[in-house]
Formats: sequence, C-alpha cells, structure tokens
Amino acid sequence: MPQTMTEPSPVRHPTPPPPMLPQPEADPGPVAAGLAVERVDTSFLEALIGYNARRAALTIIATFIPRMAQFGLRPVEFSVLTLIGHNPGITARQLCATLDLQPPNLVGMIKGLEKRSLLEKRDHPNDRRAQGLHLTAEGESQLEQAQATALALEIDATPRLTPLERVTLLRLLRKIYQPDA
Amino acid sequence: MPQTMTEPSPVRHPTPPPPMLPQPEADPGPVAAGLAVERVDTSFLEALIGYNARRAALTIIATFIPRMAQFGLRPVEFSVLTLIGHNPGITARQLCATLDLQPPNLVGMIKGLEKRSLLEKRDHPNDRRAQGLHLTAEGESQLEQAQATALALEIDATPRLTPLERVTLLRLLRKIYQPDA
DNA sequence: TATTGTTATACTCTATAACTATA
DNA sequence: TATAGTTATAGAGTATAACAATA
Repeated sequence: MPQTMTEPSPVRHPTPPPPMLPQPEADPGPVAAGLAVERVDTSFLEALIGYNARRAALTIIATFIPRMAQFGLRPVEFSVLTLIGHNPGITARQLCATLDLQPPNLVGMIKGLEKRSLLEKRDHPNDRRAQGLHLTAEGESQLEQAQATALALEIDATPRLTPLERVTLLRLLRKIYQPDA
Repeated sequence: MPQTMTEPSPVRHPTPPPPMLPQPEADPGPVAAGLAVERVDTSFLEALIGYNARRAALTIIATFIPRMAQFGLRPVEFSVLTLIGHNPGITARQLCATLDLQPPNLVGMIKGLEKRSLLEKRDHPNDRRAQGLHLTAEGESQLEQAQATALALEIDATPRLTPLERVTLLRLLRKIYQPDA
C-alpha cells in the first residue's frame, strides 16, 4: 500500500514551554495531585529510529514547502517532475510503484502539471493502454531551478551536519527503505 | 505549526515494475514517441536527505502500525502515552509543544485514551486552567508492553543496520530536528 | 485473466477560527 | 492581555471499489 507522510509546516520546536516552575513551598504536601512537569523527558522516544526519522523528515519538509512555493511545487509534485525529467517516457504506473503512490491520487496531479504545461503525455511505444510522460521545455526549465533550490535548502535545513555526516546519513537511511542496496 | 506525516502502510517497494522491455525491433524508428523506461532512475531523489528520511520513516511506521494494533495504539497515541508515562502530570499544552501537535487535534485523542481507562486527568498543582495527565495502572501496564514491542519492531524493521549504525543514525537525525543537541 | 488509467468516494490526518475560564 | 483547553469546521492527504480499454 501507498505512502504517507503529509505535509508538515514550520515545525514547532521540541522546546518545552515556559517551565512553570513549582513554587518552593514550605510544605509540598502529599503527592496527591502531583507536581508540575518542568522539563519534558523525551528520552524513550529519542531512542526510536522511527520517531527520529519522522521528526527529521518533517523538519526538512517544513523548509522545503515554503521555498518550493515559488515554483508551485509540493514535495510529491517535485518528486514526480524529477522522475519524469530523469526518465522520459515513464508511465504513471511506474511513478506510483517508485514513489509508493496510489494511482487514483496521481491522476489529478498529472492533470494539474499538464495543464500548467510542465509535462505532456505521449503514446507509449509498445502498450496502447499506457502513456509515456515527458517534460516540456518549460517543465525542464522549472525542474532545473527547483532541483537547484532543493539541493540548497537541504543544506540550510541541516546546518549542523558535516558533508561526511550527510553522506553517512544518506547511506544509513537507504539501508532502511531499500530491501537491496 | 504542528506536525504531519500521516500513517503509512506496508510501503510499496521501490522496486521497478515488470520492466516492459523494449522489443528488439528491426527499426526503432525516430524517437518520436520515445522509448519505454526499463529501470527507473531515482539517483537525484536518493541524494536528498528529506526524501530518504521520509521513505525510511514510512518504512518503519509501516511495521509499527500492524504490530501496535494489538494495543489499539497508533503512532501518535503511542508517543502521547510514552510522554505521559515518563512525565506524570504533563499538560496537554506541553504534549503539543513536544510532539508538534495542534491542541484541537489532541483533545479527541486524550478523550479516547481516557475513556479506555489508560490515562486520567487530575488538577494541576498551580494552574487551574491546566490539567495534569497521569497513566492509570492499566495504562502503565499497556505502555510497558507497547514500549517493549516498539523497541523490538524497530530492530525487525531495520535488519540491515548494525548496533553501531543505529546509534550513529539516531545521533545524526537528532542533529536535524533538535536546534540544540 | 491481468493490467493501465480513470472516476467517484470515503476515510484519516492536519489546520484555522473562535469561544471559556483562568492567569 | 495572554494562555490552557475546548468546539466546530475546513482542508489536505490517502484509501478502496469499480469501470473501460488494452494486454
């Protein structure tokens, strides 16, 4: 079954809210109602790869969205255009299999990008049911700028990672979602 | 603004669909309609940390969901219970800030967990507007089992990572979404 | 019989506005 | 005036079922 991981948003910091310090009282009394939580302990969640991967992905997507807005491209649309650009003639079915999308959800996206003259459908060379997808000249141009933006924003979104750490991170993440690799 | 990254699902493999090999014809003719795509080139996307982090997170969540179904806990509910368990008396506002959730979206979740007798609200020691959240005995018991399941499934979902690689991965991911750290 | 692309539709998750009661 | 919790609601994202055309 298809993907998921909706859009994010500026992403709220894991920063604990204004502490709400427990008043140093003479007698705290019994722990009846309990004490206020000063600092939130997230140690267990932080030990889970799934939790950390999700938070990291959302952080980067939060930077991705506003910067790609200038091209009118959402994350999935960027991925679709990129795959078409690097694989002229790719079919909708191949896009779905590669990006883990449901065919019905790709239809509208393709229509929209086609209406914006970023891509076009052509006859498939050996399957009349399918259609080969190709970028238009404008699509190529837009994608080129969008890709440059994507590469730059990733660096900005992960300023504390060294070049070597980025390479390591990419390798480890691929080992998770790629059966082979 | 709040989080995101909806549920996933078994996650479809990045495996390219049945190749659809181009028939070795005598005359391929002009590249008019183009050739069929045999293997999908995903090299550009695979160079993006955001893309890889998202795919990896979805892969793990795809394993998380069915295994946590026995406890009736979705990913976010598991995170909420875990934080309450490790932070007795935490407020809804603190949960929202920590997990990047919108307050309105947490209300129903708290209600549901409370109705299932997994947690309870108590008076907040020094703010009558707020409520301290606490696990019930049953909640503690359920959480204990759920956490053990979570730790185990992560290993199963990332079988190709060595213990050292897991530690490295956690550290790098945290450097992305934690401003400090 | 299986597959590509499609329509229609339902479900889940997330976001925004506005209200109350307290601070 | 600001904040905690709440309600109602809108919106985006994702899911399944069923169909026509072609393999």
